[in-house]
Amino acid sequence: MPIETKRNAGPAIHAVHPWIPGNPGKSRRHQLLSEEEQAQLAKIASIVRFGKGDQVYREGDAADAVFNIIDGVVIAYRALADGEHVTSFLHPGDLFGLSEEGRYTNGTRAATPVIAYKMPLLAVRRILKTNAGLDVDVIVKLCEELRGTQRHAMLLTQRRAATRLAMFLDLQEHLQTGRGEQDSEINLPMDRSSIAAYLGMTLAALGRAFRTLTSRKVISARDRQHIKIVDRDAFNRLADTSSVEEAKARA
Amino acid sequence: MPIETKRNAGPAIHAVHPWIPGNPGKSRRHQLLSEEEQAQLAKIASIVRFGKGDQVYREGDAADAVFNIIDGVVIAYRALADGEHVTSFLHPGDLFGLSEEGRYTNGTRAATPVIAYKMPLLAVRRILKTNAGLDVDVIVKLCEELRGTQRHAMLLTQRRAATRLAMFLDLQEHLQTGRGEQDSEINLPMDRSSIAAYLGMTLAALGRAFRTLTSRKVISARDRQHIKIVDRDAFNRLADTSSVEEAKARA
DNA sequence: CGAAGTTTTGATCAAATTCAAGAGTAGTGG
DNA sequence: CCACTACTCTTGAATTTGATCAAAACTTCG
Repeated sequence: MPIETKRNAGPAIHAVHPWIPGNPGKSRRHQLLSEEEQAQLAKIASIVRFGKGDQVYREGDAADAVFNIIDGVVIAYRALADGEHVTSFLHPGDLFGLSEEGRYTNGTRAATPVIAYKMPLLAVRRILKTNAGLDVDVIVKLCEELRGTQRHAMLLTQRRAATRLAMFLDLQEHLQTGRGEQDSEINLPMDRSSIAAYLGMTLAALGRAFRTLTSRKVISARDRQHIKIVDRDAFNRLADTSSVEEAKARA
Repeated sequence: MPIETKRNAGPAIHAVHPWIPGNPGKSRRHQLLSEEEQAQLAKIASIVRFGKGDQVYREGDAADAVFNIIDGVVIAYRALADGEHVTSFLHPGDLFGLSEEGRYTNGTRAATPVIAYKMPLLAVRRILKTNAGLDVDVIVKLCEELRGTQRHAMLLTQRRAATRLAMFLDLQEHLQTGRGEQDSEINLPMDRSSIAAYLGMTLAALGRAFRTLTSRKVISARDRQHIKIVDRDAFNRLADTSSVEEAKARA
């Protein structure tokens, strides 16, 4: 269920502010842009729609626009010789097409029906120059993206497929609660092969991992898209990425 | 052999500019800061030295300073329950301690003797507010860091140890040429266990990967730190991360 | 020179990949 | 609305590859 707040107010960048230390774990994402900034961006933004599976742009295309998701999920990927590698799943409030002027360094396609703002890059840059506060917001968003990518790399170092899957589900759950969706189920709008490509494993291994977690009664699946964590302790034992330092702090 | 240009001019941020499309692959890193910016930062910076293996800061420490490497290599890592995970190797011209105000989210230690600028965070932020051009430089640097982390994630999806190692060596070589070092050998200033932690494999597996590449005459090692690529074709076949799109473009 | 630490090598074991086939889903048109 | 088809997903058996445990070679440094 998408959040519909200020749908027509203009682009909205959602992120956890990294410079204001909050109680760890309880960090809530919020809108970074001021109303004026939103209004300014709204002037140059147009709303675009994509059907499930549609390409937003291809890797290597001339990068002439930035996108900001209103609703839906977008998959960022690179097509390599050994198959497709998914770099991230983008959600409402996310910005993409930004960090790669000149040419897009990865492709993007809609995992679900998507509604997004499309902003011409030149116009965005002009506004960035004028508006001093905006680039701070961009920095904040980049930091969040960076943390996400580091987390992804961390996940990929795990050997066991069940662990990777648990870490992925944990990540999705955190993203959901961060977005304010108080749902007891984890939503997986993307298809299995995209998840497998993100987790760096085969479709077969992912299927087995789901089966393992389900048969061990760690999770239960209402259908392919809706997962519930049944045994939270067992789940945390698998997914726990907390550092030694954090573990000490808890003790 | 460190680059000694403007050693006393003040902090220097080196990066490939992502907004100016150049001939791909030939991208050269350059200094982002203007002379005034350097001078301003120099006023608040102090020079610090670390011996090999010294901690620069620990994960969880209060983040009160930003560092800019003049010479040497720094290892950024997280200590997890299942061992140490190396997130990146930082080189001269790199900035670190930045994206994590409040508390440092990872630890850092010197892989080699290190000379660096240390800048109090508060002072840096004050300068950032005054100087509009600076935060653009920070954005550029963050984009570079992001690309590096994505590349790391890509590397980690590879299953074969020899492939991961080849991709790592390829990366190191590119970084070296980007820095302007026209050396036919690849330099590996960090120790084996850090490389293994970065590649997400055991020391044993890394050793075997080196042996495999050496015995297949793909690489040769003068000593543990100096590697030469003997069979470039075989090497590229292993390390090639180019996308399908790029491959098409070449053909 | 010796001792502690680091790196390489070896044998066994566990887990994911591959290849292949079988179930389940969704979308289309009669 | 059902049946057909194409596609996605799950499951199974054999193979490959790295992890693990353990010991030997090599370095570094006092």
